[in-house]
Amino acid sequence: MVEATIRDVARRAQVSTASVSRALNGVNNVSEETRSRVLAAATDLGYVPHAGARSLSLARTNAIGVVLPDVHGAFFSEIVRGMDSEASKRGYLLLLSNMHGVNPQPDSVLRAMRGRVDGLLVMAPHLDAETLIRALPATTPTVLINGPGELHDYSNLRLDNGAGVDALICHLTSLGRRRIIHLGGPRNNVDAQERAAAFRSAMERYAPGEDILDLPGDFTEKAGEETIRRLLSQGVQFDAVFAANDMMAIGVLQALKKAGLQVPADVAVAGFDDVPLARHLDLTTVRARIAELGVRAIARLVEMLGNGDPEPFQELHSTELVVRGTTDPRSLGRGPR
Amino acid sequence: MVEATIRDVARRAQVSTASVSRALNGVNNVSEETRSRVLAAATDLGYVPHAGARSLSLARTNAIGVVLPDVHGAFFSEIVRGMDSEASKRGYLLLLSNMHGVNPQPDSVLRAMRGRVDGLLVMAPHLDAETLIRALPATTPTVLINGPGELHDYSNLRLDNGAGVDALICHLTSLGRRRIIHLGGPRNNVDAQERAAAFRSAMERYAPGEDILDLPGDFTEKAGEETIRRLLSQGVQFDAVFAANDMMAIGVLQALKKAGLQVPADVAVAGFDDVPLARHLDLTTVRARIAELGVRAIARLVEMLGNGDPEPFQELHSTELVVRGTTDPRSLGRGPR
DNA sequence: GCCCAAACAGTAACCGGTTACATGACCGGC
DNA sequence: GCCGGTCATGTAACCGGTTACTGTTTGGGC
Repeated sequence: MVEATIRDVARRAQVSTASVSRALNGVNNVSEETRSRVLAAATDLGYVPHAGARSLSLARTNAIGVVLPDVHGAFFSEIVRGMDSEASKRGYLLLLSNMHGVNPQPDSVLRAMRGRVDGLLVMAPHLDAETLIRALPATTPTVLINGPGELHDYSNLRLDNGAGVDALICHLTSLGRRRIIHLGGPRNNVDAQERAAAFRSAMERYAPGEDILDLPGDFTEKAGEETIRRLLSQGVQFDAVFAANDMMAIGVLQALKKAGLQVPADVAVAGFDDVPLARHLDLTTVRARIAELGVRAIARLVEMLGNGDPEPFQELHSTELVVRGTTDPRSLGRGPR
Repeated sequence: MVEATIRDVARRAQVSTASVSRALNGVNNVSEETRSRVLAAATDLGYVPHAGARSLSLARTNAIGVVLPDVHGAFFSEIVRGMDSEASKRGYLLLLSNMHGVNPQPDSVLRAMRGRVDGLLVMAPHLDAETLIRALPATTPTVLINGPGELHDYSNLRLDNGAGVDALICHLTSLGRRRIIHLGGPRNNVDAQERAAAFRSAMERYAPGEDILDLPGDFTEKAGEETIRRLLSQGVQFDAVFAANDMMAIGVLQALKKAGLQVPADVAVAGFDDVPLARHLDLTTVRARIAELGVRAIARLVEMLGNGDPEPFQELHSTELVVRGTTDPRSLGRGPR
């Protein structure tokens, strides 16, 4: 058995396919009598329009392609959640693909989306501008998320890493912390780079003369834990740790706990992102409102799709400091909220 | 400017569209000379095949439709993560949609997928069998996740709620707990129903004669917190709480903490799912391996797509008890790991 | 009673690919 | 030198919709 097509409906209702199309889409002149005959035939046959064929002739798919790297756990989840909710609100489907695994070529996944989507949402913090330009289709409206800053021809939705880090370091130094360790993210990750740079300049502003303690990491919990364990065994002195994301900060907390150190009394700890976990672990962090980032990305892309030939835009997604117990003893024990 | 089509390539290479198609798909007999002319023309024009048109004539899309309810946070995220990773491994794209919000009609979202996907993954724990049958397309291969048990004509991947709950109650009673409160999920949720039923029969087995304390909930953290607060203020006695999911269990922990009660000394707490948070909060729970459930669902669906007309299957996804500090004092303080 | 416009319905082209079938060139065997 | 087969390529139909254009009917105004 195969699905009924518009021709089956037309035959059964004794009209042409053109009339069926008009009747079902309710646009043009169709007599009341024809319309009801068509509707009856359609329900009789359980007819469901073939979205693929429809979008081919309309040159419109009502789908948005989402390309993400294999971002670590919570981040990925949150942003997809935001996108999904906004997309379904606006009547779009999401075509999801990630840029890791079997697809080493960044363009192969983008090519696979040609003709299936009306627009593209691309998050590729690990790609440089040139690679990205080569891979991106020229004519599909595209919004980059945290794309390289120098791509002024593309719409770009970026996280305001600088402001958040600045506020955080200001907070730590105002609590008297001086030997602050920065645990960075992957070397080729744009956010990680910005956070590290912001860390350095904030340190110069708020704690001039102090050593810049900048260590490499990879955004995983494990990296956070092992780095701190190593530092402790080497006898390195520090009174605060700023991890470039929450997952690493959580690893840091565990290493400190195992070593018997008090947080925040001995060492203050802060992360970045404010993943759901952070609230429960009472972790000071910079809130990125990740789900909302996904919502904004969809919203702006859909607006672009509405316009004929929109200007590329640049939008900065603000961040905010969230002070909790791992840096501020006064909020310790207040517990999750 | 518009994207180049296969006809543009054909014109430039001075061949017919048929030859272009053959050359690019590398299947049939094409002379070496023609092939290279076609490839050159294609790269010159930056030609990318139109996936929509391709799938229309091939009757194959290489996409899988995923329909989910707006499951609470962590669960949704985990299952999508598993699906995404497996799908991209097998060369499929995921077309995502959820069943809440603007689409009250469960069939409208399924209809929107006709002709864009090769198969469907549907998770609808809140729908009854009849509604589901009416909404599901007859000819698209479909795998239900936690679908109603009575739908034997459909492939169904279900969570083994019973075994997990049984092991958990056995664990709690063996620790001497007797007045165990069950905090249930939404009334129309299949998993919630199964967990509640398993709770009752496990209580009869391991703690015969004890009261069955079964309270309603809705899978949210808030519900967990407020229910416990209310119970405490009413002076209800209990020495353990089994929440039907982890989020509620987390709410329970908070309420107990605020009330100054010791966990597990005064009250043992357990959840269900083993979301990432659970490990960090040292919460005893039943591991559902949610991401793996997503992986399995994709894997089985893709296998179905490979076969011509496969038998519907039933698969039970096993669960396992994970004992942590919120029930077992011996594992308390061992900390996350 | 005639003319013209409006309302409705059908024909067929088109969206961008794939592929069954037809065609023609070329080759080897007799 | 003719025949049959193989190989490369082109022609055109098809996938399942939409819609510009055309044709027919109907009705109102004069």
